[in-house]
Amino acid sequence: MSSPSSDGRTRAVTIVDVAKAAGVSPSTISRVLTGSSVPVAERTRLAVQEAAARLGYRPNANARQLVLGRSTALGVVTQHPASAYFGEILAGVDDHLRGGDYHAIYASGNWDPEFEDGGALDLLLRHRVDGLILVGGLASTERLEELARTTPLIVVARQFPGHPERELVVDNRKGARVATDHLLALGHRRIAYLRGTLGQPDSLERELGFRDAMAAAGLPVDEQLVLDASFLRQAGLDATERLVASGAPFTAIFCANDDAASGAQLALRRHGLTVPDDISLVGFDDTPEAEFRVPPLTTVRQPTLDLGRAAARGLIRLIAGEPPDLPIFETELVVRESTAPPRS
Amino acid sequence: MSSPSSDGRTRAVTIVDVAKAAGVSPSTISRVLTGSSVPVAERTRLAVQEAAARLGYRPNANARQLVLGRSTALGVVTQHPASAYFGEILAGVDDHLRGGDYHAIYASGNWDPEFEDGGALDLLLRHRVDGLILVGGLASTERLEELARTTPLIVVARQFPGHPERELVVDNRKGARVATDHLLALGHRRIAYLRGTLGQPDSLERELGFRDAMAAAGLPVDEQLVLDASFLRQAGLDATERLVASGAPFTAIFCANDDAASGAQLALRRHGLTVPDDISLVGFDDTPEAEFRVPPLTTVRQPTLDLGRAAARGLIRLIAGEPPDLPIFETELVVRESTAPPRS
DNA sequence: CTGAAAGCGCTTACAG
DNA sequence: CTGAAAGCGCTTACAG
Repeated sequence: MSSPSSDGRTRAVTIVDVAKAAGVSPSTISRVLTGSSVPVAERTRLAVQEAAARLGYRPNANARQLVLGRSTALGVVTQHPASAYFGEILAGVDDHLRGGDYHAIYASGNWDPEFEDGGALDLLLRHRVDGLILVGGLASTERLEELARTTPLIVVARQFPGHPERELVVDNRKGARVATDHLLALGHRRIAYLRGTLGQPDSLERELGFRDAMAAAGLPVDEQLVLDASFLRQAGLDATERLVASGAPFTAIFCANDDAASGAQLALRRHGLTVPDDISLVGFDDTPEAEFRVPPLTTVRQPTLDLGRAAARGLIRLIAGEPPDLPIFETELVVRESTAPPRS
Repeated sequence: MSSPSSDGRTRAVTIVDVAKAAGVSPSTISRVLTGSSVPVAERTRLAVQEAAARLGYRPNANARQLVLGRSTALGVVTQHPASAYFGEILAGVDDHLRGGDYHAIYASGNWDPEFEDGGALDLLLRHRVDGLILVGGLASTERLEELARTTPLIVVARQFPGHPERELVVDNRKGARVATDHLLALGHRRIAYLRGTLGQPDSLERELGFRDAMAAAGLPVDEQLVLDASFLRQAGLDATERLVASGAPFTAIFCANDDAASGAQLALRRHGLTVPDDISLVGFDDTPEAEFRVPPLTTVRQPTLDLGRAAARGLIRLIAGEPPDLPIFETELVVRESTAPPRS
């Protein structure tokens, strides 16, 4: 497998090792193993394959990048890979790549522009990834332009002004509007809204959708019922505590994402309020958890797995010099058991 | 930043580009940028830094691996990165690495031995990672031995017979025993157990812990109350459906993990059974979700974030030729609101 | 203090 | 059909 070296460990098998074992030159080893179109005698080919297998030879990917000028690696920058949302997107990317020529390398930006640029992107670019998928993040449009000049680039869940063909977004505004319409149709009038992270585009769009629906129904938005909850469970809980403490009446809460909704539900329980009997609850995303909440959560489904798959597919097309041809994804309201007509 | 090439894209800036811009040799560029101990004149140093910054130079990590024989990359193999458990471990690894010399590359084995070996490990080894962390997985002990011969290796959440110093495990058996004891102390006698993935070591250990506690209490285990649930939400739901359908009486369910517990809770609800009034429920892992279940789930906490951190730290020590010095992690019973004395 | 040279592990025209 | 040679982008003894 490998030859002993001074510190007891072993160095990796190289093409020269295989060449010696098979009694041919490194050139020939390379031709056989890369499936070159240059013909190789059948018995030579067999001898090479046997030697490579016996020694457990694995071509050094770094050396290949150098000579080929391509790494077959795609860089993916997410913000918080441990969250269900980003995790699903990564799973989608992986799924599309499975069995193909490319593989993904991940790096996390943690919603921190410093870290995203200096940490995640820098790492990926040093590795000379063949293309880049940015999921969310706070890089400026100028930075994106600059990146796109060197590296094929697709952005997911964020805008890339001037490059609609490289954007993979869902219509958050419409999704939020449909969700709010659902509550309205049930008869709710005093609907609270828990915002996502301030300044984050998805967050903004969803709030606009909520306001669209209220306006279309001729209802004023009571600003007392609009609170910040940063897309986090704990923040959803805290915001709901404030909401209840404020004494302002409400019969439903629409949350900017499912995580915040789970926090909201727990806060309601702390005050003896049950979903949906006392208060209706709607989330956004349809994380794997939503379906298994008790009661199952009514929410707006984002096709996260498909977003990941489509991003990978589009990026590979872009690398090949083709138009990325990104599909448009619709959100879908999934009505489950956390919504009902208001009590009174 | 980079020079134009035929296809409109641009090739990356090399050390030669910087050398020309600064009017010195590549050797000098390298010395300045790597912080070599060889002295460099102050004004030369400044000129180099200025040129490198102006051109946006990023050393090619692949070329460096080749010449240095080290990649500063650690390979991490998980099974299902989108799950909360693996996601948290990755977050822990990332957290420890932040700001240091190493970075992580992930690949997923998907609980599939073929894929784990041919896909994930092969990829990582081709990239010549400096070390390997395997989280879970189904690689044989012989395979691990073979890997460890070439590459520093730490395993998390699985055994490595003969190499206890490279194993990072929590005491699943004891954790499960303590959880069962908790139910016993509340007065439960007919306790159902939902197993994890068959053949998986954590799963086995937890079942043993359950049986230990029952035996110590002098209680027989009713095999009708032991069902398979593969660590998945849906499987937990299905198993609980079967349990209820069987008609066998029970007052509590202990689940091999939190995901299965959330499925179990939903199945109970479908039959009009409430947690904890009708049935007590205990999980395992303490995923971020557990605390925000309604009611909050009593569970056995595994310090997943710390596992990830410790694995990264241990691997770096191992690479440096030091003993990995892995800490021992204890599980901890977190009593929340899903458990109560049995009804009758 | 600085540059020319060699070499890391590969691939691929170029000869034969 | 096969091998020797050059080169990808770096780093580091070796000279000066």
